[in-house]
Amino acid sequence: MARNRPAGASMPKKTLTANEIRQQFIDFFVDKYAHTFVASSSLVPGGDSTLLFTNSGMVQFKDVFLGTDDRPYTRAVNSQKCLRVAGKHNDLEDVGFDDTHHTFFEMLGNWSFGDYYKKEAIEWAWELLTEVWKLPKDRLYVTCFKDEQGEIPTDDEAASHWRAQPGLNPDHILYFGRKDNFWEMADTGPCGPNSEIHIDLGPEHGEITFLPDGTPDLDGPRFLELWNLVFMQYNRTGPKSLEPLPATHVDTGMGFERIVAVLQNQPSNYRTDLFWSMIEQIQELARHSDKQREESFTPYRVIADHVRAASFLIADGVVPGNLGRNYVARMVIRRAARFGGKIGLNEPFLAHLAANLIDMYGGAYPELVRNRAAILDNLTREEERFQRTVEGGIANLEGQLNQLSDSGSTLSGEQAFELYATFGLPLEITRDVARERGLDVDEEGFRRAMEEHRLASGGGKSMGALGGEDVAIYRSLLQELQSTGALPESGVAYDPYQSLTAEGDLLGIIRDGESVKSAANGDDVIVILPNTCFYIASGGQIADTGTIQSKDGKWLIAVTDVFRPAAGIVAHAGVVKKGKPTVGDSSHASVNAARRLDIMRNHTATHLLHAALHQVVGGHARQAGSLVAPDRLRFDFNHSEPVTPGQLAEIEAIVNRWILESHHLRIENKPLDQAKAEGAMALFGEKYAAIVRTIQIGDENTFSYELCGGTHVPRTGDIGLFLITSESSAAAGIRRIEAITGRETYDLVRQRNQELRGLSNLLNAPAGQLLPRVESLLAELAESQRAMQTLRRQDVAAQFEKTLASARQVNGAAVLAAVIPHADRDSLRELSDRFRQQHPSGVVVLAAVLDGQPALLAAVTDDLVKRGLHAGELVKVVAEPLGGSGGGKPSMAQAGGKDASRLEEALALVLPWVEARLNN
RNA sequence: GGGGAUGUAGCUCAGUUGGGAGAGCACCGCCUUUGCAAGGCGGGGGUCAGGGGUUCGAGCCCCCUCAUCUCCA
Repeated sequence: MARNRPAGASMPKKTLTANEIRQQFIDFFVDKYAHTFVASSSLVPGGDSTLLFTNSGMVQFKDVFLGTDDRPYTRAVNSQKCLRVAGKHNDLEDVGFDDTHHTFFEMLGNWSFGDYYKKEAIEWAWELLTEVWKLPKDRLYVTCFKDEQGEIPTDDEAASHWRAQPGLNPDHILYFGRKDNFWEMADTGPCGPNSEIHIDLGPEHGEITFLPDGTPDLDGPRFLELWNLVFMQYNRTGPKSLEPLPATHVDTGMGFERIVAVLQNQPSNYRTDLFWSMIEQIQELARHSDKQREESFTPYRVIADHVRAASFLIADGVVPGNLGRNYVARMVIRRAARFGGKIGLNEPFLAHLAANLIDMYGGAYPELVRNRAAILDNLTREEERFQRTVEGGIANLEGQLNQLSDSGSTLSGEQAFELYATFGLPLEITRDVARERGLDVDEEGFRRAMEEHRLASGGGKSMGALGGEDVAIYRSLLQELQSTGALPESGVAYDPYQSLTAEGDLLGIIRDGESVKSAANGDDVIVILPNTCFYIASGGQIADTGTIQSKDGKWLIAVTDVFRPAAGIVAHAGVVKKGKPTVGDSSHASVNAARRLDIMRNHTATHLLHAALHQVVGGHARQAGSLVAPDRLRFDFNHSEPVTPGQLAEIEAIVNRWILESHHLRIENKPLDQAKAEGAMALFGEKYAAIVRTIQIGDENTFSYELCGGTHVPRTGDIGLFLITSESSAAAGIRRIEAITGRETYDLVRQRNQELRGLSNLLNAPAGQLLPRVESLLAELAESQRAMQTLRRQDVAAQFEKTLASARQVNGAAVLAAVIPHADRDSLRELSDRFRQQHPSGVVVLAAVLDGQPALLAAVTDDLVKRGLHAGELVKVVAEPLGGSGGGKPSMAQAGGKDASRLEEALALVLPWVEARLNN
């Protein structure tokens, strides 16, 4: 809902800065109530393909609530970066027209994972708002859940805790139904009542309005929702069925920009110190007076909001592009640039604002500082790209307008939409350019075309559920195994690092989504072991394959994939190749060792490549994607132009030098903070635990230091030869290098050597001399082709001279039909030109045999064309007996056929054809 | 994931029912003029993005793939 709050609300207190407010929130829960501060996760949700962007504080904790992951803490506090520009929550088009909408925003939250519950959450929220921040108690309203359908119990528990808070007016405790006060993650899964805290902004925001039942309308302009406390206590298993959760959780969220505006007593989020220095900077760039600024405040809001969103996106590795998340980054930047145009900012200017923003936010979000160069560079480049796109679009538009000014005065909606959808020219710009010429644009038609396009593109297809459907079977299996003691509380022991074999009893078999006692030969199965040495696909490294067989050798399963469907469970997917595996059998698991060693070489080589890239192209070349397979490695990284062949050679040389130096890898587990402090490279979108695994390479001075859970060779010398096989573009601003190592490089080199030896034998030159030898051969070839061409021309010309004598005269026109044995298509054409030069009036048909097939060319002089002779018709008649066909222009036509033996017979048709047309 | 556009010489681009692959700039050589800009003549350089199909014949028509641009999700 749009809110434009007038200035002048007065709540006297000393003004806190936004950074202080954020820090006070965190400190309150950390220092006073023993919460663990958890850094904001990336805007790109790690391992969640159902979500384009992190859009709320709970995204990084979703797996904890679903029970598929656990954390070393039970109380957490955070300030989460959020973006709402796609999917169900899309605020992009609303931003700029009011004081509250943002694309990017921060969500403050405190969390309990099976720890404290309603009493504490309510007490602490009240304490923070009224004691620490001293908000006036009589202006606060709270809401509790009361089911309008009467199915779910009223949340009297929360209400009674609220009533116990000092200074809260009992009349300010209100009840609302499912839409406002019951929170659900998805159609099924954890859910529960929530309780919201609203503030009365005061009489200067109008009278309090009331709903039909007499309760104050908290959605009206008089009130602002500050904080939502969600109490997860049920698990929804169906539309009508709720079960109590074994452990209850608290999930709270407070919009940071709102609380800052309230505490700084500002009527607009954009007038807090979060934005104000940017607003002033825009004013300076636009050379506006204060009055002009206030008159066109919408562009100010759009630009400030979008620069902030774009900067945070780029810092999280989302550079502007034309697909998916990258496209969102582009739209946000282009929208900012477009609104800049409205206040006269036509040159790239966003980087200036971003520099200011980084100063403002860098303390709380150091990734902005680390990626400062990339942020500024990408913003400017995208603005320049947009300028080019607009220029191209306008050129196209003007072409269309030129045609239009004759016929009418309105550019059709289809045309305007085509300019937008195909050439990227925004409607507003189309409209402006058209208006300058006094022409209109059919905007209604534009919207219709847009809607058609939306439907044609499969619009309306939702993003899908938040997942967690088929985990039920694994969770119940896990619980069963834990309760019988077959598995410890910690679940399946996962250790792919020490050994390539493991022993243990078969604990479970899942076939067709059901837990079964045994399986038969040929079945696709998923099996659970008490411990495993199989690597689970992660960090780009693909999963291991191998075998699981019974100790007595009676059955065998070929494992094709390994995954973790829920915390504590490792699933081996495969096919039964022999016998009848049965739960309880003693088994022996064995990873395909040769394949795994290939993978390990490629993974270690990936780290070396990453480090070499930093040395050669620069520190901005951070990992943006990675694939570690047995036969190759693929590495995507941020870099905006192709890596030159020279740089590639240098990178390859550095990696191979490090391999030959055979450095030991130092693999250690240590606290995340320590690893980061030591300079370890962490990746975007990855969730890291408190203790991380680190890989360092470099005996004297470390040249590669990464957080990585993958498997590696003990020393770099084990990699063997490293060769880059390709360099290409993966997306706008992202380059991709593919490379091979070990056995693959040996195979490649061996093949190439064989080819070289073959060439060397063929060309009769030693390997080192092949290049000059081939060069001279090519030169010779070109020379002799030229000579041959000359000879053939002479030969052909000589034959033609002879045949010219056989030309007949028909009504004053020369007619020639002849075979020129060694001619090709080009020389036939040349000869027909010469015939026409010599005979101002005439018809010629020339034939040759090319690759055993007859080729014909017919030409007619212009005067005869005027008398109705058509070379195309003639050539068709002649080609007919040859089993072919042809055509062309009236003055010149070509044809081909299949049967060269009937050429004489075919050419004999020419004279009668001409006679028939010239004699009457 | 889907819709639209584009892909021709080193660069910018022409190429019109399917029948000579071209221009400008750049490059090389020679000539002229040399204050500079340049001018004249000649030359090299193309798997017409790749693959398949239709056709006597495809840069052009059809299908597939790839890349770039752009819009929708």
